[in-house]
This record gives sequence, C-alpha cells and structure tokens, in this order.
Amino acid sequence: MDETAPQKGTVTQRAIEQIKGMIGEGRLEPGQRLPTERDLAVQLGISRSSMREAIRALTVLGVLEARHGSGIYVTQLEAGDLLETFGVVADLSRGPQLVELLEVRRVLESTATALAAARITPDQLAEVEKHLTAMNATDDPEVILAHDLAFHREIATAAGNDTMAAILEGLSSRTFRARVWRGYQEEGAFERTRREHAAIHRALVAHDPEAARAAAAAHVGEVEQWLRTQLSDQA
Amino acid sequence: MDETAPQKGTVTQRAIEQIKGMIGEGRLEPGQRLPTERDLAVQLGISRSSMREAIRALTVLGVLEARHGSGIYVTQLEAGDLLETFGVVADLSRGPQLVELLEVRRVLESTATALAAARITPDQLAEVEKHLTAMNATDDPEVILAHDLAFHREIATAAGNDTMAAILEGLSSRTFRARVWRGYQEEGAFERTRREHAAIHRALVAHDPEAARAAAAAHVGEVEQWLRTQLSDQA
DNA sequence: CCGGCAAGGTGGTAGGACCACTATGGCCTG
DNA sequence: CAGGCCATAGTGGTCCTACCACCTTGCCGG
Repeated sequence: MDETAPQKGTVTQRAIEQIKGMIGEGRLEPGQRLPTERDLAVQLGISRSSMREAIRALTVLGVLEARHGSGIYVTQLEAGDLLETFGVVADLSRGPQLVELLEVRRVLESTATALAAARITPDQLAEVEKHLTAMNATDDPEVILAHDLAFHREIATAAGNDTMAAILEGLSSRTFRARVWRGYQEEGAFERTRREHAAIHRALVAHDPEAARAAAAAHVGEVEQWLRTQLSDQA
Repeated sequence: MDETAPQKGTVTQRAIEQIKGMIGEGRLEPGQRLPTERDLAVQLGISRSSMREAIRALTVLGVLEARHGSGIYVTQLEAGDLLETFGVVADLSRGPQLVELLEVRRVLESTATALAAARITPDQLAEVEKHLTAMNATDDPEVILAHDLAFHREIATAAGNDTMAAILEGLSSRTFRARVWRGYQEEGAFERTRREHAAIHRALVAHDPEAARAAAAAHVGEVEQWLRTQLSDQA
C-alpha cells in the first residue's frame, strides 16, 4: 500500500503543502536551489503543469523565486520577502476595512516611532531629515507622497524590527496611500501634515519615545478620523 | 497599434495584475462569478495554462475562489479571506524573526485586549470564561493549546476590528504556537500562564482597558523573553 | 407535482512540443 | 599564454490538446 497520497484536496494544493513542509523541516535552506520543475513533478508523482501551478503559488507568497533559465530557489525567507503580499490586502480593501487597516497602522506606527526615538542613530536621523526637508520644499503631490513614504519607512527601519517595518510597508503601499491621501490632501491638509511630521521629528531628535508615540498616533489618527467621516457621509 | 500588452514581466504576472486591477477598479464585485478559464484566457490573449497559474496565484492570496465544476468567484475580500496567507509567514519564520513576530503580536494583542475590555458584551465574556475554565480543567497540552487559541481569538473578536483579529489569528497559527509553546510549557509554565490568563480575564470583567493592556502585554512578553533567552543560549 | 437521471459545462490533471533565457565550457584570437 | 567570444546544453516560460472529475441544469418518467 502506497500511502504517500492521502488524497486530500487537489494535487497542486498537496504539492504546495509538501514543498512548504520541506522548508519548514529544514530540508530546504534559504537560498538553496530546488530540483527542476520536471524532476520535482516526477518526485511528487504529478504532472509538470500542476507542479508549475504549485511553484507559481509559492512564488507569489514570497517563498520561492524562479529565475528564468537558471532554476528555482528558496528566498531568504526574510520579513520583506514573505510580507510583500501584505500590500495586496491594502490595495483591495475598501470602505470600513480601510479604517480598520489604518487603525492597525496607527498602533504599529506609533510603536515603531517610539522605538525609533530610543534607538535611532545620527546617520538615520539625517536621512529622516533629508526626506522631511524635501517634502516641505515642493508642492507636487507625487513628490510629497514619495518622500512621505520614505520618511516613515526610514523611521520604521530605525525601530529595529524588520518584521514590523515590512508590515508597515505593506500598509503604506503606493496605491493604498494614493487612494486615501488623494482626497485627504485635497482639503488643504498639507500644512497640518507638515506640523505633524515636524512634531515626530522633534521627538526623534529629543530621543523621547513617549512624545514620538503620541505624535505618530495623532498623525495617523488624523487621517483615520477623516476617512471615518468620509464613509459616514456617503452612507 | 494594440497597446494592451506592455510586455513587462511574464504573461502570467501580467494576467495576475490585470485581474487584480479589475477588482480594484470595481469591475469585479465580491462574490461575483468570473468568466471561465477558457474565456478569460482568450480575453487576455494568453493560453489556458498561463491563465490557470494566474488564477491559482490569486487563489492562494485569498482573492479568488475556484469551485470545481461550478466556476471561479471573487471572495468577499474580507480580512479573513485576504489575511489567511499571513499564517505562512509565521510558519516559515525562524530564529530572530520569531521574536520580531512575537513583538508585533505583543503590540497588537495588548491593544486588542484593551479595546475588548471596553467593548466586550456579556455573551462574549461568557464565551471567554468557557475557554478559560476548560483550559484550567485539563492537563492535556493539545486541549490547553486549543482553548488557549480560542480564548485569545474570542477577545480579538470582541475588540471589534476584524482586520486586527485576522492578523492576530495568523500570528497565532497552530503550527507557530506549537513550535514555540512546546518548549515553553515544558518548563512548567502552566501555572504562570494560568495566572496571566486570569489577570486578563479580571481586567475584561472590570472593563478596565489599561489593566487589560498591561496584562496582555505581560502575557505575550513572557513568551517573548523566554524565546529571546533560548536563542541567545543557542548562539 | 416531484424525484432521479442524463447531458453539458466547468475546473483539474496530464503530457508533449517549442520558445526564451542563462550558464558553462571550449575555441579562437590577440 | 590570456582574454573574450560563441556554440551548446539545460532551465523556466508558454502554448496546445486531450481527458477526467465534479457540479449544475433541465428534461423525463413516475
């Protein structure tokens, strides 16, 4: 009796689980090259088509990386690799879910900013300042948005928790912010945003975690409240 | 000149983006049925194989759902659908990344517990108590783990932010907790865990958000610190 | 009127053929 | 002898066709 195939779900799903299992058990190390699609298909007793679907699935999840002409490799399995898909959530969420996402972001961003205030190095602080001044030196919404993103990304990095930074990155994905910011900034929120960023910066310079936490929470909270009113007005 | 195909990346990747775009633009509503694989392939000018890979990718991301013999449907795009993949991160993370994940969980869990303390209803509180007593009534680690999960899940639900609850669900996935808890509980941490759960419960009954926040943070922090020492000992 | 059965439609699997890209090694040139 | 070029084999990417498993629908007979 060959019981290698418990017959649960589709063969592709099984293949996904098996490869995931191999990585989980340490039989496949980060960065390691996998057998070819053809060999893998034979090993698991499925067709190449199904195996390709499994590989594609693990690729979009950030677990595997396929290099055309070279082979299939396990990613480094770092936070950035695995949490890239988090952006999809932000991009496809709508209505009340956007508020919930901003609430999560408020919690994490304020924590990250507080941590950054305690740990940030002079070099990192200089980088933050660079984006702050660049942001204040233009009126082009696109440029402002780019530096705004970089500003918060730098702070998240300084917090020292790559996983948290990766999640925040996803919660601030370009399309997500573009959708929300668009309306927000149309109401002349530029000045307020500048003040809030300045407050965050001051707290970082002073290495004052509590002030940083409060400033960041207020910053995200502003947008959150605005979005809340927008949604209730529509209803 | 037909410029529908900007020729960037693989055709499958393009198909993924296009379908995602259709949903983002509202051309595909949650729950709606898509054309058949064969028709979709024709529409986007690619082969059925490539289209299937794209569909499979969006399926594992929780965006689409394929029902054998019936058709392909857009999910409700709720937090639970889209954040299911978050568990993969927890399952494949190792070493320092586990600590970072626990740090994120500590932040979110403490916030969720605080929110729950303010909002929890008598019914929900009764449910929490059910799992608490069930947890204390046995010594079977498996049963304890199951009720432990349910205990925190109920609290996260009571917090009223489904997105946050879904993320916490992923951060507490069975395999993740099994891996960490295994060693943790072996050191006779049962009693301590019970006391911490009792403290969280007391704060919920008292509707005291600050106490709830502190209790939850301490609860997760305990495990976090234990894991930290484990990792430094190995080094 | 209702239950069951048959046919068509749909996703799931398989296998083959060919294309596009990469890497490697030997060969030719300077 | 050293260096760069190029043929070649190997790999993922794409396409096609055929068939299977499952669901849905609607017709047919009781």
